[in-house]
Amino acid sequence: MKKEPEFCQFQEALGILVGKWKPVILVHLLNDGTQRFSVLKRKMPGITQRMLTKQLRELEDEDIIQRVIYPEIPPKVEYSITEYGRSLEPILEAMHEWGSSHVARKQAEEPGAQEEKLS
Amino acid sequence: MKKEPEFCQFQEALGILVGKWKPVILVHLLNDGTQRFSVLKRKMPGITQRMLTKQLRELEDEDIIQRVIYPEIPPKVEYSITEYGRSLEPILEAMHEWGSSHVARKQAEEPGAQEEKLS
DNA sequence: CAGAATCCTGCCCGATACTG
DNA sequence: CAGTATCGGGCAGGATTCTG
Repeated sequence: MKKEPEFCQFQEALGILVGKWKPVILVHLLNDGTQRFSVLKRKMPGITQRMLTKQLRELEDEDIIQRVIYPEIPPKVEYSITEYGRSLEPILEAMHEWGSSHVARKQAEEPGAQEEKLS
Repeated sequence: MKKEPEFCQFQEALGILVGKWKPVILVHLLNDGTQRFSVLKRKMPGITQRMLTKQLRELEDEDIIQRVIYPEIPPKVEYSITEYGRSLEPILEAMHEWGSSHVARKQAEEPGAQEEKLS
């Protein structure tokens, strides 16, 4: 039932984070707390409803976020991080930190910077 | 040139780790040090040469791993983690830790285990 | 041994249009 | 407002074959 003894645990975490918008969604929910669908959408220029809905559903299925429906007209739905979802914070933080220095590093070499490495 | 101020940094890290075999490759190289192509392949049942080659190249392009060719017959190529690649360790560690408890959690609910949580 | 070159497939994601 | 339904392109990833 498990193929490799210890290694595929990574894929568990990756499988949840992978998705073009999932990390961004999580960060918004972590930073700004409970939010409506439309608010989230507005914070993510470029995303479509279909995508936002889909990614939210997948995160909900994994019990990372919670979805609360208010039976009103017009409809109102609010999303929030679950306790369990918060446990992802260390990963997100590590990724953000690494990503930042990675970007800095790329900028240091890209700009036609063939300034000899005499240092 | 940058779309969202702070958020897409995640994608930088994700973009490098994503790939069905990349995390596994990295862990093998981190744990066992420099290794030949064939050895790596043997440690990853199910992977094809094409895939292994491809993922290795992508990691190499990002300067995460290093490739050393020995001009012999038969050919010999060794792969190792770069200094820069090591900076990914915190992320991998965080993912592994989270993944493990995630698996444990899933096993706790799946096996028809409605044994009340009296613990 | 360590690959390169092809071919093929699924599904991720996007664009668009329609509902209660 | 917060979705569903449908269509389609592109690319990750697998199987297979050929090489120095």
